[in-house]
Amino acid sequence: MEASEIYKCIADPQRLRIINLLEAGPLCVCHMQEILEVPQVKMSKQLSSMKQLGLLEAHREGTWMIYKLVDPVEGLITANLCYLREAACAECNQLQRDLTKREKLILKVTKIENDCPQEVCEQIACC
Amino acid sequence: MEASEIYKCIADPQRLRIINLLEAGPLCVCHMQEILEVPQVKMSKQLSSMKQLGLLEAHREGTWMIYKLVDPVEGLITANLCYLREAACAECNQLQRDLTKREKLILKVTKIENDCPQEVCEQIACC
DNA sequence: ACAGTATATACTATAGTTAGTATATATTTA
DNA sequence: TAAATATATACTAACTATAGTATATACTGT
Repeated sequence: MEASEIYKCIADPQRLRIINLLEAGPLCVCHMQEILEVPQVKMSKQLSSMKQLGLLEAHREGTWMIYKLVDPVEGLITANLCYLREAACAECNQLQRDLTKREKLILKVTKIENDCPQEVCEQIACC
Repeated sequence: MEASEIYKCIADPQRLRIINLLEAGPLCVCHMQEILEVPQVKMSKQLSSMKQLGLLEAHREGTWMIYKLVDPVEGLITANLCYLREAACAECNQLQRDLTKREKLILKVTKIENDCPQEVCEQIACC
């Protein structure tokens, strides 16, 4: 995979937000949807295109699809996220807020039985 | 300027090559054209769109237009070039070769009287 | 088997991007 | 002022990407 494909992907703010979330740990579609406040179709299409590109992997857990980030151009995504999470542009702030929202959502769903995929729960060692 | 605009720009391999060259120092259009082996229209259009975006600045010196890189999202471009110049993908190798080609071209044109804009020459303190 | 939840796909309309050809402008030199 | 060089712009055709609506699939629990 070439660097330009990574850049093309993160050139879309929405996709960048997805990458940012998944870099923090795997998530299922509906939770990403809830954090990003985006229609289901859009989310699903973006995820599937990123998966086809080789940026994401997915597996099923019941009715949930759990997506996680792979790192095909080693370190390039991480390096950029690392930069953006510290930086001060509007998009950067959004990424920071998304991570906070993610924390809160995970805490919430892990409290309700069967409202959270195993793999997501494990991230905060709760179920 | 937002990060995604930078990414959209460098998502095009050709534009990335331009950025890579200009990061090493200002250049005129015809020399970039010679290094990248690209038709004049294409080069000119890409440069003008990047200039309009705020990524490049230009000034005239005789018939030459000298372009240089500005760094609107501080450090983001540099950080990525820094990564890419060390990395091993096909595009990355290209960037490395372009830099070598640039060195050679500058050495060549600075030897011939009036074949090199002042600002370019000064980079290697020759004229 | 049926209803409910989560996710994916097909299809279409529309918008945005890129490449090419021709032409225009700006500057220098003769 | 005309020719030469360097660069930019207008216009068009072709391609690519995106969003929306509707529909399909996969799985779970009853």
